[in-house]
Amino acid sequence: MNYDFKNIEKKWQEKWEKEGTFVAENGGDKEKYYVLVEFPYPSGVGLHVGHVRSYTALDSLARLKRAQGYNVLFPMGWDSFGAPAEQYAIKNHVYPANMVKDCIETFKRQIKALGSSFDWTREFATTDPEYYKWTQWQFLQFYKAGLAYKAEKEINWCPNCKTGLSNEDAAGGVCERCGSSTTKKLKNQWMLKMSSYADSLLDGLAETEFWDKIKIAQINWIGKSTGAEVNFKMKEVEDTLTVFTTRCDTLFGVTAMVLSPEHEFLNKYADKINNIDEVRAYREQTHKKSEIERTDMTKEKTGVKIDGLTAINPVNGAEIEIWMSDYVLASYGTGAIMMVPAHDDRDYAFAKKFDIPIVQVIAKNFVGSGDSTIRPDKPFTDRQVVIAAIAHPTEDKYLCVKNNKFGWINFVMGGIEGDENPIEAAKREIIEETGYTEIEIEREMEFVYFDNFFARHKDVNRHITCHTVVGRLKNLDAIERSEEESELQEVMWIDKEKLIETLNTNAHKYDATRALEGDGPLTEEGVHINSDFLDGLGKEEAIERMLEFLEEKGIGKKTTNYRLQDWIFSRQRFWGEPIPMIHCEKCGWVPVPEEELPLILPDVPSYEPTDNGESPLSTVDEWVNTTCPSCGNHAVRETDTMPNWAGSSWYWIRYMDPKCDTAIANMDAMKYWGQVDLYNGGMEHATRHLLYARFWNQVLFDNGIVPVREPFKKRVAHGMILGENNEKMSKSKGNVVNPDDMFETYGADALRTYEMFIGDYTKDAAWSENGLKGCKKFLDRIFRLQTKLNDDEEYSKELEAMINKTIKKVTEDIETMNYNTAVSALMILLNAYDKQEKISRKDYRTILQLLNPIAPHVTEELNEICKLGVPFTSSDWPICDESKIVEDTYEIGVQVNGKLRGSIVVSADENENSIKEKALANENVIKHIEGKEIIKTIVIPKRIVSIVVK
RNA sequence: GCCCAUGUGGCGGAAUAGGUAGACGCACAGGACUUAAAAUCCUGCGAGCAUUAAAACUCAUGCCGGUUCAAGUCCGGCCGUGGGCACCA
Repeated sequence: MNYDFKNIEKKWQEKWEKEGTFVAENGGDKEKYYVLVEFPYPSGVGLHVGHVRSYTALDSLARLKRAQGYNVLFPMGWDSFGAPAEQYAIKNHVYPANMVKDCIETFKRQIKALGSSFDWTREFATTDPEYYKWTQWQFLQFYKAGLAYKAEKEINWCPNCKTGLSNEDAAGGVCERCGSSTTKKLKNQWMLKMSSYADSLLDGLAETEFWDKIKIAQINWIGKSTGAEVNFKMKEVEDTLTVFTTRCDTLFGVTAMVLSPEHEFLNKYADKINNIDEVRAYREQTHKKSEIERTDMTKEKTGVKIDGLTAINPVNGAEIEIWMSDYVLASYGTGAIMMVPAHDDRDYAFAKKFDIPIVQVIAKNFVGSGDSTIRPDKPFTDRQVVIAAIAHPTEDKYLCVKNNKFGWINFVMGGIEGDENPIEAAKREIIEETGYTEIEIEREMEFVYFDNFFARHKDVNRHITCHTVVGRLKNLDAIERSEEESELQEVMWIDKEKLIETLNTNAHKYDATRALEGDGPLTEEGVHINSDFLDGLGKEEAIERMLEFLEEKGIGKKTTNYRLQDWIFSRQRFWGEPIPMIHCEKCGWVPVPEEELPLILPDVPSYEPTDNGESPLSTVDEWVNTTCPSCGNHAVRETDTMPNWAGSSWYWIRYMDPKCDTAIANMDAMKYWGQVDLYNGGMEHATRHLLYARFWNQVLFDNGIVPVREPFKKRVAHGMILGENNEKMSKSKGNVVNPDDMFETYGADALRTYEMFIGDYTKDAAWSENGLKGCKKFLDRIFRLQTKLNDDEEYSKELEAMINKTIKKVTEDIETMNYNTAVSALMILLNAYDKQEKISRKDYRTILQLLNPIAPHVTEELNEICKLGVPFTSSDWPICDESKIVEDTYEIGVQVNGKLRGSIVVSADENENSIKEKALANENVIKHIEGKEIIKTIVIPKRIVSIVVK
């Protein structure tokens, strides 16, 4: 006996629609609950099974909340501006509005077939003039608040789409829309001052309950970093070059300045630059490169020395050369950096390539421990020491000596005497300590380091400055060592692989690592050297001290920089909201008067992006030409349109009062609904849509337009539904599943149940039609349960505890979005029902009601045909009776020495001794404790008994 | 490179606070019903050892080590996969 899901589902959907079952009222006695799922882009391909997952999940929650007595707002609408409709228009030469209408119809039919409890009376599309009127109005409020401005800026440009992109849309140098590599282009663009909200967006996160990973993504995107601006005087001109640095403590190590190719000095002082042609050529070259090429970190550094300009280091008056390179970004900090090659990877690579001096200002500082811990009661001595990492002439081994008294194994080391250099000292020490004479020193390592320890053999504390040399023996020719030396230490060859573990101190291990891996910048922490008043200080202290110095001398100040930049708000596209601004020769930019909104998007002869980089709207003369609202003279309209993100930056507000024609929404309505309680959307929107929407809302709040600062209380993200082959569904891979086919074959309830059961809601999951079949089978079994009904109106005794447990589990699981275990709990309950001869009417009604949020149609139908009660849409949610789920006996395991050896049945009120006795009496447990001494017995009530024997 | 996830049977995945690992489902195998198939129902199902059968035993949550009476869960170190950011000074 299978059920006729097609007619049942249709019947209930029509009933809900006709009766307005899910229409939400603004106001009333009930507590409000606002559930929002991101509205879809209605594309031509129709609903994706991924939509089904999130819509069903939030629908289940909405249904549960209603049954729990909340006034639930669960709306749906359409984000219908954007690329696909425009592509369609370009291809077919038709105005996109009709196509959008068709797509919306398809989507709506499919979403309705899913049986979602959306309040359709609040539906709208972002392309509705009544809606975008208010999008435009809000833009004007941004403008009036000084938060929208037009500026000539280097922007991200997609050569394929022929439009500018925001930084968010061009992340990683790739166009979000088409995947082409973007370039930079100088263009006049409308910008929104999002950067001035950077701190506010950061702080606001604390008020939300977003998932940590979403918060982290936003924090990273905003990219706050604290440091200092430092002004370098110029030698040739009366000007200062300002740089941003997070490490002002390394100022004594600055050996060059690097300007970004776009830096203003290159134009400003063109006449002072002797190689200006070379400079310009480099800049040209940079501009031709795509963003990806330019930021490829594996490529070699390039750059040009600016001949004719020199900077003065403010801390020591040193003259510093100035370079330009594309590794310095114009868009971050001041577009110029101070170069500290000794302690920065990029600067190091640049300095090595162009032979720029390297000055070490930080040294690693090792401190001995254990036997070599500094002893305050002993004197301190300073020494210059050389350490020699010497390789075997033919094998992969290194020369070491073992101290016979203490057992230490180290490289050959010794003090540098008189005016010896480290290399001479190393040779002398090697001969003395090992007798080997044919020594070839290859190089001295770039950086020195400190080691501090108590030297037991000399009974003093030592602070040594270590110079490291690397070399190899030419052959094993050796002289006889002194008797004293032979007694003191033994010569050893240590395998390269064993070196690190064998060497005695961290300092020697550090030497070995450097000797083996080669030179590189020292980016780890240490203490300052060669830095005058900073010498001996650690990082934090030195930064603080330097900041004081800079501020005192007026040559720098503490500042903060953000990765987040202003929002590039112009698009040279057709299918978007026209930006309601007019340009007048005399008055400049003048807003379109508010009473003239909406500024309707006109039809154009061609929808294609133009080759000159202007919006297609610029070709409609009668629309472009207008009069200035301010002076009445001839003026022209802005022809750029808004980005796709504009319409989605306030849509949740409109749902609160979608028909309002005097404001974006009535204030009372906005106050009533307040924040969105739960907002669900894809992880891909965690940094873009979500950041834009929060920014937009904060601006509205600051201007008194909305009553809450943070629009969303909690943000969650669903995982993707992948194809059966575990890859993203796509036409080209042939793994797309069409929800319509699933409705047809298995029904909406089965599809809903399956997608809730498929796995962790927050993780990606691969589609499996067999899994769907299994869920259909589950619903069939639920349906067949009706044949077991008796006339009882109370729970069956045998099932009562389990039913109450399931009520608890399902309620909690839906509230916490653990849908898969909710379905599983219902399956377990069904299995229990099936083992019964008969079930009561209340048994049946409860399992149906618990399943109702997930499979609403079949459960309502069964409830009706079996006359079990009023529809679930007007019933209260069942409450778990805790007193019924207390079990009187339970089974627990018994472990012996941590291994499970048996299990015993105990009653709930049994005391510890009795449980212990039972455990010790267990046959198999006896086998394992026989003849052994029981050391202790641990009884954890309701969990386990653990016996330890010897 | 940095940040965030994540790693459990043939598969999707369970396992509230460290407490009987593998719930539930799929697939598979055997059986019942049937002329037969489908559907349905019953049984089994991590690996090994063993086997007449069962019990028992050993090993198992990416790898190595640690804490603990007890580790999928906690700590340290690796490895793999996925995602985000990335010449951000």
